[in-house]
Amino acid sequence: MVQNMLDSIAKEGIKSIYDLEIEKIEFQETRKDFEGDITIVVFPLLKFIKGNPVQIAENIGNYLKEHSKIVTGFNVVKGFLNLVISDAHYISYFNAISDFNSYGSVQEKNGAIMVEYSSPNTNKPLHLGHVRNNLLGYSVAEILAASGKKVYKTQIINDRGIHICKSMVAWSKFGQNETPESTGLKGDKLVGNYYVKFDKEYKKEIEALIEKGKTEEEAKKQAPILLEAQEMLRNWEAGDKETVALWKKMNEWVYKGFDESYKALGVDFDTNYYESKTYLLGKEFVAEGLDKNIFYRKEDGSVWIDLTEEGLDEKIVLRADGTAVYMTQDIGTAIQRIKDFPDIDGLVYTVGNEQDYHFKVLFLILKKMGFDWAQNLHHLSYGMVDLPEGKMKSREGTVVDADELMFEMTKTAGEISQELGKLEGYSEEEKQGLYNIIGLGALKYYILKVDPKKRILFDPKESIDFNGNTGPFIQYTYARIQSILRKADFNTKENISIESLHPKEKELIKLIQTFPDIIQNAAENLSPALIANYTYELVKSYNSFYQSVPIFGADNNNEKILRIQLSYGVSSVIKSSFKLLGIEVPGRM
RNA sequence: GGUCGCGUAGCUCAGCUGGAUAGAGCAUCUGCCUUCUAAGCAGACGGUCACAGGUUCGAAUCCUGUCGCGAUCACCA
Repeated sequence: MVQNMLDSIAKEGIKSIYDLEIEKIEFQETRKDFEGDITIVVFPLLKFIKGNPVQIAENIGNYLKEHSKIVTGFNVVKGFLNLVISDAHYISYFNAISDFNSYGSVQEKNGAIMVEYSSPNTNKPLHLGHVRNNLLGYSVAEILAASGKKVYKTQIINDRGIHICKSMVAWSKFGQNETPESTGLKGDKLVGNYYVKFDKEYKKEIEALIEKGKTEEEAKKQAPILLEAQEMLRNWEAGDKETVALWKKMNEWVYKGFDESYKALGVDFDTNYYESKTYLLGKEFVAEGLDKNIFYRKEDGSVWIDLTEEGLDEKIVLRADGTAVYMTQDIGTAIQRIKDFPDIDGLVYTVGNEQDYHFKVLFLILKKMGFDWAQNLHHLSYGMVDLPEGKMKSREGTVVDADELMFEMTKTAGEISQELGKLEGYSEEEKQGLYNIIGLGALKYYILKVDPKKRILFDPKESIDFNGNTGPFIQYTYARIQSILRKADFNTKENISIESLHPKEKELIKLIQTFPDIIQNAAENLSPALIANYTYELVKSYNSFYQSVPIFGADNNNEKILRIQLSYGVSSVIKSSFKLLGIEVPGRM
């Protein structure tokens, strides 16, 4: 804002003083230790203007002070021209914000994009890794929407394959017709238990075979229970009625369980894709690509693409027997999605970084196939969530279960709240709702504040913090402001007639002013962490203001109104940015 | 081994599209609740930005190499 206003005037100034056209002037925020609000870095100009940087800075400073209404003073430190911007500018900026509820986000939509996330397997419950995936994907979808895109949220459900058959076999053999109803277990948990059960039996059988003299490799291939699972997969693919019925029944259990978890997490989808329906897709495009010589056929009949020129390998896109591989499917699904939603011009895939290579190849193939939307494909790649003991493994039951984790967080939030005892007048139900908001806020913020690229080491024994740079810290500030607003009985539209600002007030308006840019930046980088860190900065700044500046005890009424409105503005921005993170915000806590 | 990513305070992380004296939180220590919610505020302590070169007026940031950690290199998904 300020930068835009000064840019052209500064250029004019340089033109009039030095008779030079400068393309770019470098601005940055003035560091806290110096006086001023925005700084022009003079060093880069030395290439064009010969002379002493301090002198040049003085000249530009003087010109700006004379010709710009908003510059009231300046100082020069080395090659840094620190400009002081008038309080009036910030006041009028703040006054001009008409609706804080929508402030920062772009309303009119320009282009559409599809965001894929979650994409679970239907043989086991969601764990902490899925939680990171879901939170990231959901948040990025929200951020893209706020940045002015129409967004479709989707997932591809991995509902077929050998892993599902493993759960099905184990349930058939050992399940004794157990159901979620009969056991009281969530459907995904029940099915997951049989996945673990399968693995145990499988291992037992391998050992037995080895004792009988088989090598380990042979035993792994010949274990009867594995053969059963493989047969079941063949039956499924052949459309065997009984197998398909069992598959449907168990998947339904899982979906119901997932729905509960998604609801608890606060994420949702506009449309679902099922792998059982997409796994045959893509073959016709491979045929097309063969005609265009993008792909080539080996003697055995398998189809490949040669990406060695791009510095990658050769990659198979169709098996020798003509069946689809993972890549075939993804090619087909991408194209299908563009067909289903013709307005979208790009896709975002939220998938762990172990698939970096896969997506690099996929995007390259689609580009080679000549789709214009292939320019706009993004892999939102994120690091694994590891436990101190290493990787989480569903088969071995060493996972942090999503439902359990959410439950624990809510419980901890409840314990802390009760200790603090600030909730008199709240019903038990209201309290539970609040604990949930706080507990989930802590969990979501903990995960989202970290750069997606980095892996997270999660130690279940060290519980997630509720103090410092955390979700509850920010929620607390919001709740405090709500308390002020309840007492204040004010009008959000009333303009403020005041001449000067307290430094803390100015700081807050400056931060509010950057919010729209932060959203755009987060959208470009697909990074919720940028939103989280911004919110933290804002809240810290507000808390400092809150501590050092009286609101109801202000010197005069105008000051008081300003401070209340400023509080309202800050709380609205907190609410908006937390909404982008998928975190709720409480009225009290 | 090839490729990709990461390495910043005791711990968890910002900063990375080059700019001023590298910032937070946790932990440890010191103050602040008869003024708006102390899940808070103010302060102290804590750094060879993995290491070595290079580019630049200027490097945590860009380039090269080395080391460490992780991922990946399947007619699995």
